[in-house]
Amino acid sequence: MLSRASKYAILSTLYLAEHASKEKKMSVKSIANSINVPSPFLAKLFQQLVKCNIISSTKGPNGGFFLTEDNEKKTVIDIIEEIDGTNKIDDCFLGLAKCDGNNPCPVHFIVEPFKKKIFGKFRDQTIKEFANEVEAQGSVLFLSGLDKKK
Amino acid sequence: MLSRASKYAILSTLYLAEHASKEKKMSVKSIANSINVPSPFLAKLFQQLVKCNIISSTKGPNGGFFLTEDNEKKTVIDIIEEIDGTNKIDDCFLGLAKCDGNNPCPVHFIVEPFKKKIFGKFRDQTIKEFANEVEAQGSVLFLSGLDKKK
DNA sequence: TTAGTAAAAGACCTTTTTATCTTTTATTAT
DNA sequence: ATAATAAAAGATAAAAAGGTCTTTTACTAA
Ligand code: FES
Ligand code: FES
Repeated sequence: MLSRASKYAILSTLYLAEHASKEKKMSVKSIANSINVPSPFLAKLFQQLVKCNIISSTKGPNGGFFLTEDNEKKTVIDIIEEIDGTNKIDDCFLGLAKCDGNNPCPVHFIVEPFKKKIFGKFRDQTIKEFANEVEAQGSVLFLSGLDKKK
Repeated sequence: MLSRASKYAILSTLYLAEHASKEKKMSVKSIANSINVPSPFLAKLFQQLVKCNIISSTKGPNGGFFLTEDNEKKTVIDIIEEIDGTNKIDDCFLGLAKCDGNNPCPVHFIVEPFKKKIFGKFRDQTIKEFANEVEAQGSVLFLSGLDKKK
């Protein structure tokens, strides 16, 4: 449903929203370590996110990544669409060309309400709002024990 | 969440359950055409499904694929686990090592009820029961090809 | 018994995804 | 200025997923 790349991007953008600021920029390495993601890969993803104005960066000493107020208004859907090129959340769970109640696959009526809910959340909440909620809930953002192989 | 391979396998096994029998075996080609899937690829998948006794086959004229009563008792989960090697339905939506209410990712409490529901269906219904339901509901079993309608 | 049929087996190929490495450019503190 | 720092850029590579092709084996009907 989501590529690893977009999962990395979502988690680390939320991480930035929670821990970085214009005054306290963060390096790829520190973020990559914090959420346990391969740092050269994350660096590539961040380049892309900077280019499309989802996150911001400055080079040099005390440089790093952070979010502007403008960045904070982006959504998780923006991240997914940028990184994956398309939003696969809306795809049919069993691979039909179109997820559609008029032409439902055998699990459509189980899948559809879930997709509506998660898509709604990803579209209607800004990164800032999302990050605030994450902080309040004490949700986990790091892939600490992620099995890279298995 | 599911690989294309397992989607193909699920749809075509349901198709077999609905349209084939010991008296009316079906060739890979006819099934591949019906659900619009690359036939050499489906052939490979079918080999695997035969080996682990999820579907059955005989060679030669009037040969082809079909389900025995034994086959009909298998579940969609059996197919997924055989083809994907693991059941990725249970994975965390955002990639955490473990989907777990004690260590929830930011969307865990939205995702979890859905996973419970779909996993339950795939585990507790036999292929036969599933296929009967599909038939009763008139659900669609074929892939992108049918988009030609419009 | 033989010709035709259809699956089994396995080698091979392509594309996409994931990941790493090296060089260059921008920034800043000294 | 310059040395240190950190991102940008881009080349490369490894792995996984998706897909094709050819040969062999088993079966059946004429
Ligand atoms: S048609 Fe398959 S999930 Fe909607
Ligand atoms: S922890 Fe992420 S979906 Fe359950």
